[in-house]
Amino acid sequence: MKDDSIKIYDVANKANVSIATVSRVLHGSDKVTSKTREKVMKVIDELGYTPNVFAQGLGLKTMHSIGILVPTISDTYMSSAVAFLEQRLAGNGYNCILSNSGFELTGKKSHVELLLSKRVDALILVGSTYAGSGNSDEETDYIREAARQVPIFIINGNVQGEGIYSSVCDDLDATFEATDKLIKSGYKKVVFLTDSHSYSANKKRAGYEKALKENGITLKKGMELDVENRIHKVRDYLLSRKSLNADAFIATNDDIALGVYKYAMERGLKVPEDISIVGYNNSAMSIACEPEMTSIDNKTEKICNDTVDRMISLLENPELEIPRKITVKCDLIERGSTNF
Amino acid sequence: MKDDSIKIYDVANKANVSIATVSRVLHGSDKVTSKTREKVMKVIDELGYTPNVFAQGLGLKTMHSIGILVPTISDTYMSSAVAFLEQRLAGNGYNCILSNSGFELTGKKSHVELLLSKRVDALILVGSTYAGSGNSDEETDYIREAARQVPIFIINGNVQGEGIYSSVCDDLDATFEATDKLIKSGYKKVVFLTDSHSYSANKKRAGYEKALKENGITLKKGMELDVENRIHKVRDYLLSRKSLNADAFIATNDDIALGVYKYAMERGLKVPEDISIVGYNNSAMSIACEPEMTSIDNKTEKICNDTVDRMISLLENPELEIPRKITVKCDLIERGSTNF
DNA sequence: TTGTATGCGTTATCAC
DNA sequence: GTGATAACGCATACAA
Repeated sequence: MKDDSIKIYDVANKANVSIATVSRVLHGSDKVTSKTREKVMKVIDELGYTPNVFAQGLGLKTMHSIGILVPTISDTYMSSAVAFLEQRLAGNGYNCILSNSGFELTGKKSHVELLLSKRVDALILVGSTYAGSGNSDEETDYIREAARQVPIFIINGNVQGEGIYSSVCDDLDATFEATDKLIKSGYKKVVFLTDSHSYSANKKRAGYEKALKENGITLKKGMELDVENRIHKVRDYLLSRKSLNADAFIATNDDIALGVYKYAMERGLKVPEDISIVGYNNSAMSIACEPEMTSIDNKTEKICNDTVDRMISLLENPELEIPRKITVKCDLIERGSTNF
Repeated sequence: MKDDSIKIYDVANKANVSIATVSRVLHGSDKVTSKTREKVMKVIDELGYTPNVFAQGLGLKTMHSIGILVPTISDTYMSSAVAFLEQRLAGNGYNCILSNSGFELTGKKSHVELLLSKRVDALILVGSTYAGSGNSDEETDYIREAARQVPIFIINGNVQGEGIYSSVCDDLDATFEATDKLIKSGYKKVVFLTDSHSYSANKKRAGYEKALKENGITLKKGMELDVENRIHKVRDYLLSRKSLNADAFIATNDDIALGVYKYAMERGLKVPEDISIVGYNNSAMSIACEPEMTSIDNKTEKICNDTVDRMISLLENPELEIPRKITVKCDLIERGSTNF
């Protein structure tokens, strides 16, 4: 509001030094007498001086801010990821500019542009939606384009390209193991439910199909279902299908799994006696129902922390190499919705 | 990374105009011939010029960014609020710097400082935790202090002071009505559950007590319970209590309500036949269980939109007065967990 | 309508 | 070690 802001000149004057010295003290330069350092520090404290970040940015070409892009923050997975990211970034002196891009390509493009125009030091894209389906490069060209300006880190997605760093979990293995476990436990028809054809959804599907194959089961129509990512939509969709007769479900997120749960309740099917359900993400939603939802934990915290750590390393020590892609192992969290 | 960045000078040169003209075009000044405007625009497009926001900020003293502070973004209420805020802010050309302060006063103070040091145009504090308990001014002095630098908007909380704007819902009325409805429906012992003594929690408590009083019920020990905001903690706490014999519960958020639900399941109590439960926030969690949770909708979207609108108005037309406090009416969303 | 010159608050490169 | 001073890239008052 008011412009009573104190400048580096004011500090310099009051401390009887030049602004250069103040600047040095501010940045912990070693060529300053501890005596003058203290003197300056004292004045800074007295005046409550805070450097003007715009001017700093102009000189340093950075404001130590990281752009974080999510399709929508109002999603338990995204919001928990952002929580982890922000905390670790703050611990390293970086702040985050958050933006919701939606799931459409045009939105993603424009929001990436927007964040770049803010001169962020790096970009973090949260969610496999940014990796596209993996079928066509067109879907991810905008990321490669952007990566020419700043390094880009993708949480839970993989995109090839210079300056693009990925963090994923082994969705294929995890889904394979869960499906395999269901089959080996005697379930006759395990249905796979997903709401997208993103990089990570495709991995999960592959894991599911691999488990079928290895157990000598042929994939038939109606075993892989595309649904909308809304609890009630999933429920209603399942209710509307004639001959489902499945005894187990594996879903690509917990909300979809809850839709199955709702379907079971509506049909009077007992969980897990009549049908078993496996969710994904091990989100807060997975413990809301009763019995609670068995879910695959995709290690958001670890992925986020590793991502930030690599990023900081890259930004502060560009000469050090950092891995282009890291993969973490998922955990199957068994709860009441399955009877393995 | 590389510093091949194009400057306003480059545009000016190529377009054979001065940088002043380019700047005018950039800001849609009306004192530019449509002819030169087009010429400049064309060059800007060709060169892919983007103004340096740091230099802009230095001159304009703003980067059009708003600081958003939440205790933690990994909470369905906060994350949905931030989603609404970010969207509307983006629509007005503002971006948000997000920060998680935690619930401790020291964290709140330091994060407010931090956001102010980023020279944000305004600050939005999300959640009644920032309003303190309303008992002592000390808890909120740091807000008044900060408000001397930039306007501060509080979502779901009220703090008095110059430059501080509040948006709240009528928690007292809503809780009163829900409690009253339970009592009038014949419930003998309605228990109130909360995890905090924040401004909004206190309003809810007051509404509860008002309903008791108006129905001639005296508040006894064990009718107002303090719990931790974790589903399982709430469940275990209730299970551990000897003589609860309550037949209805009203909780200050949906997670706590779900804890009650879990307690009921564990005890073999039927919802809503044996006990009724009312949650708060009408969050995604409220439709996860079965029967689904009746919940008080505190109109997050409306509050957020109104807040941003007032903020934009204040920032762009400071001469226009905006209300210091707005109150919106909650909705009781009736679902299966109650039997009114 | 357009151009020129100065200021914005730091950082960094020189001299001293 | 410390101090002048030139960038940094843009906005704008003032001239033209």
